[in-house]
Amino acid sequence: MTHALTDTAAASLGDLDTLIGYHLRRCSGVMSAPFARGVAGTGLRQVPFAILSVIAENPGIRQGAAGETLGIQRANMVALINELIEAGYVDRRPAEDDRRAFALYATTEGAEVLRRCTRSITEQETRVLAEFTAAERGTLLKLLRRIEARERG
Amino acid sequence: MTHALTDTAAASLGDLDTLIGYHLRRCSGVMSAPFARGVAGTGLRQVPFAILSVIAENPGIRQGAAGETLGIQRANMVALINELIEAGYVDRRPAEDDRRAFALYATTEGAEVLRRCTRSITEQETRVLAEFTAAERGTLLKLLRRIEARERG
DNA sequence: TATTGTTATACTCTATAACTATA
DNA sequence: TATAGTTATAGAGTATAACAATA
Repeated sequence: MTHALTDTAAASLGDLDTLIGYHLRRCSGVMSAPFARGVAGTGLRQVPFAILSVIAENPGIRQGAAGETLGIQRANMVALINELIEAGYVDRRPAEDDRRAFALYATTEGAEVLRRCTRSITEQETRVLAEFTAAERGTLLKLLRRIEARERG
Repeated sequence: MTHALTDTAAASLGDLDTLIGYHLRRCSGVMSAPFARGVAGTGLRQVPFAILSVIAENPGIRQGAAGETLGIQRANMVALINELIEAGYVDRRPAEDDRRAFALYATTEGAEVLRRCTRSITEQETRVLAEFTAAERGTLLKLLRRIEARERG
């Protein structure tokens, strides 16, 4: 046991520590734990959960529009939507004004699961970020939303 | 063309918009574009780049310690380190005091590529975040580092 | 011609279990 | 017995190209 100095201490990141993209990716990984605890037992994952939320909030939304809102490519939406339908969380009906398109709706069960999960995830996030004030969480959210608005950069 | 209302406007996110984990994941995706432009031509990707940075900053660091610093599992480090070695960016030497372990070093080329990429990525990030003041970027970095410190939550 | 959804496919990152050789 | 590195494998998310049906 001769490695006392570097035993538990994390090594230096170097200039990596100044890169916002690195920290965003890392933090995203950290926050996947409270998410997982929040949706435990539902079979939901991060992206399907996000899709369900958008569908519940925008009844009748087209598959492509839901994907655009979340930055998900059309090709990847297909399996994700099928999965939500098979789980009984989403309903798909032919769009009335465009026979190419589908209109999506959250089922009663989907809406209920979504509500429960959203509350639970929020609790878990608040627990992980217990040292953050509400104002700090608000500041963070605002900054992140501004980055998303820069999507085309 | 009857979908004038929802033509380019993003649909509402619902309560998803209040979840920090969602925004972190999304922002991470947004910032992968400036990263990709910054490392273009080097063959580096996000995780190998981060590993190279830690190795360059901590000459002789063990494979496991580098992984711990970045939250990368031992099992996943193997191929990543091999890749960096094959690219000529990293050197691996047997550790002197532990014949199980390897000591890692950035090569001259690795250090140069790292320096160039870091500068270039920083430029690209600054461009994407042009509407952010230096103070705002600093605030964001501080908040993100605090989340990382909560890794076990 | 352009758009909606689709299929096929590949890549990146992450996760777990079981193994080896050293400690 | 514990640790450093390894192998194998699977899951989750993202990316591109090409196609059918409809606009």
